[in-house]
Amino acid sequence: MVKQLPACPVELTIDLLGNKWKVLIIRDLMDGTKRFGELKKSMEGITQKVLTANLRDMEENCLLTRKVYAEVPPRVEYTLTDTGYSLRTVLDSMAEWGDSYKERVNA
Amino acid sequence: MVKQLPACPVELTIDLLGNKWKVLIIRDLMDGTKRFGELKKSMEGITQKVLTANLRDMEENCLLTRKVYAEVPPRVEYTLTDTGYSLRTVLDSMAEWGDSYKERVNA
DNA sequence: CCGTATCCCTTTCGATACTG
DNA sequence: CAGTATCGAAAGGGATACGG
Repeated sequence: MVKQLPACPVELTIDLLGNKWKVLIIRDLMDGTKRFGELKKSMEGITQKVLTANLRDMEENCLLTRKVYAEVPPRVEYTLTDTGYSLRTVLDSMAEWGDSYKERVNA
Repeated sequence: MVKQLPACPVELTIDLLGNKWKVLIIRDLMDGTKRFGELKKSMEGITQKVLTANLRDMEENCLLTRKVYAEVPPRVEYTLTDTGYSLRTVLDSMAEWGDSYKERVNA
């Protein structure tokens, strides 16, 4: 989690995006609301514990919302907030740079 | 360091950018070549060990170059490669998002 | 189904001391 | 000046088991 907001904007962003899991979660949710199990299945190699922890962080940072349905078996859905969606430009530039990087190293 | 390039572009980028220090180093070097001591001084709170480790990583990932001058006292200069410079768009979008985020949470 | 709790391992990091 | 070496603390993450 981010305890205290850093003054520097880029530092703030990297703190909130934090690790690869958060980035992948954001990108996944760009397609729309997903259940916990869907997220877990789509993210190769993540454990429940780590997925839960990251989702909690992001909820606290207002990047997504968590909705629990009072059903049996339980259903929990995660949805990006507007703030979360607004990360699209950042993710897009990151994806674009990643592609160009791969071209460079393969050349 | 990044052992093996991930297939996913955004994951690749977040792996190479990794932590807040690397982002801050890149941004610092956007202004031009800097010496080790200059970098250290401009980055509040970083230790020599951590700064060195991050610089080595980034050198290995071809984001910057390291030039050692055969002088006493020694002088070592770090310069972004073209690949490193090309991260500008990513950093810009991150800075922009960070600013808008601060407005949201203050509101 | 969607978690939490526990254990343990690995990595990371700060602090400090030392060197060419 | 620009590191490296060492140590010990802390954090992060995997595996597994259990719970509402």
